[in-house]
Amino acid sequence: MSARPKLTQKRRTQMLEAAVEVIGERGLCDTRIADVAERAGLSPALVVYYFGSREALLTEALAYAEDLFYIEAFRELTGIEGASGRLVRLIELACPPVVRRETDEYWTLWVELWSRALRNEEAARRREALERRWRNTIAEVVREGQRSGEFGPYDPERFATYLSALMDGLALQALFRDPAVDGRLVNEMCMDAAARELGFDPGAPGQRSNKKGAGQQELAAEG
Amino acid sequence: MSARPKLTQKRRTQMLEAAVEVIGERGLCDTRIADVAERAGLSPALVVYYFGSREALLTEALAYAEDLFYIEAFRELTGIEGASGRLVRLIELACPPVVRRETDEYWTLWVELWSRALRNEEAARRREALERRWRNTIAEVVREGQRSGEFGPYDPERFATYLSALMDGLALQALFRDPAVDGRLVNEMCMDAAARELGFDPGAPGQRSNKKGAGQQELAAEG
DNA sequence: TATTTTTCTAAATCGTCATTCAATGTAGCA
DNA sequence: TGCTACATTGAATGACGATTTAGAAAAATA
Repeated sequence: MSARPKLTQKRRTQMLEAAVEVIGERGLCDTRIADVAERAGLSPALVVYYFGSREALLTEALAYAEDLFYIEAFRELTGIEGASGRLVRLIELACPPVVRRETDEYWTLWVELWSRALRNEEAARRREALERRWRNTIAEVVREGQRSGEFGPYDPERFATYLSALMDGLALQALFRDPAVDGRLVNEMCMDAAARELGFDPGAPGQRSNKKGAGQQELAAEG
Repeated sequence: MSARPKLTQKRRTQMLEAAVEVIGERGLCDTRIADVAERAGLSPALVVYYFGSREALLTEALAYAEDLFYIEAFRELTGIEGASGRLVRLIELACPPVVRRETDEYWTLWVELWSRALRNEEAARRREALERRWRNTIAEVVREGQRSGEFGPYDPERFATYLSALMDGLALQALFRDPAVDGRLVNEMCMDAAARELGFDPGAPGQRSNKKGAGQQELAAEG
C-alpha cells in the first residue's frame, strides 16, 4: 500500500502530460490513443487500462491542463504585494507582451475546451468552473485594491467579466498571429482598459493610484 | 448550357445548408458525410460527387456560413443612416441583447472555425479574411462617424480591434449560457465600451451621456 | 521460494466511415 | 427515336483506430 499508488499516480501524470502535448499539437478530435501512448513511451492498451476510454482521457487531460495553469497563476499572484502589481501580473500571465510558448499552449487548449463545451456536458461544466475561478480571482484583486485605495470604485464582478472577456478575445487574435494584433498590443490594450476602468496607474508596479473619475485622457494611441 | 449549372448550384447550396446545420449541431469533427447527405435528402456518394472529399465540404460549408452572415450584416448596415445608429446595429448583430438562435448558430460556427484555424492552413486564411473584413467594417463606421462629428477622435483600427475582441469574448460567454453573463449584459457592455471610447450617446438603452471625464456613475449594474 | 495480484503488451476484434465502383436513370439533342 | 453526357445511388472496398483478449512480466505477499 505504498509503492502502488505512487506508480499509478506517476503513470497517470505521464500519460496526461503526453495527452496535453498531443492535444495541443493535433487538436482534440485528431488525438488518437496511439499518439498519446507513443508520446508517453507506453502501449495503447495501457492508456485504456488507466483511463478506461479515449473520451475519459481527453476530459481528464483538459482538466489537468486547466489546473496546471490555474495553480501556477494563483501561486504567482499570491506572492505579489499590492493589488495593482497583482493585476498587472495577472494580465501578463494571460496576455504576455511577448510570445510565450507555454501561454500559447494554454490558449490553444482553451479553444479546444470551448468547442467541446458546446456539446459535451462535462466539458461545459469544467469550462464554467474554470471561468468562474478565473473571474473570482480578478474580482478578488479588485476588491483588495479598492480596500487599499489603489483602485477607484467599480463593481468587481462586472469588471472581472469585462476584463476576462477582453483577454479572451484579444489573446485569441494574438494566438492566430494576426498581423494586425501582436502580444504587445494585446497586453497594452488590456492594461489600458484595466487602468482606465479602475483608475490606476499601471506604470511601474506598485505605483500610486488615480482615485476618482479618470475619464479618457489619451484617446488616439497606437500607430 | 442552361439547366445544368442551375442544378449544380442548387445541389451545392442544398448540401452546404445541410452541412452548416449539421456542423452547428454535432461540431466539425463529428460531422459525417452521411449526416449531411441525410439532412439534404441525398445519398452520401452524391456529396462526394459534388465536393470531392469531406474536408473540402467542411471547408466550403464554413466559408458559406461566413458569407451568409457577413453579406446579411453588410446589407443591413448600409441601409442605416448615421454612424452611431450603424455602430449600434453592428453591435446588436454580433451581440443581441436577447438570445437569437441564428446568432448563436453563427457564433458556434466561429468557435469551430477558430479551433480548426489553429492547424489548418486554409481555415486560418479564411478566419483571418473574415476577421479583417469585420474589423474593416467597424473601422469604416468609426471613420464616418468622425467625419460627421458624431464620434470623438480615436484610432479607428485600434478601436476595431478592441471592439471586435471584446465582442468575441463576451459573445462567447453568452453562448455558453453562463449564468453570470446573459445577452443583455453583453450587449450593454459592448455599447458602453463603444460609447465611452468614441464619446457618443447610444441613445435608446441606459441613457448615459458618457462624454468627457464621466467616471463611473452606475457602479453596480446587473440584475 | 511459491503464490497471488497488479501492470503491461502484442495481437486480435469490431465498428465505423470515407471513398470508390458498377450500374441505372434522365435530360438535352441530332 | 436513339445517342451522349451528366446525375444519382446501392453496394463494395479499405483504412483506420478504439477496445478486448490472452497471456507474459514484475511486484507484493506469504
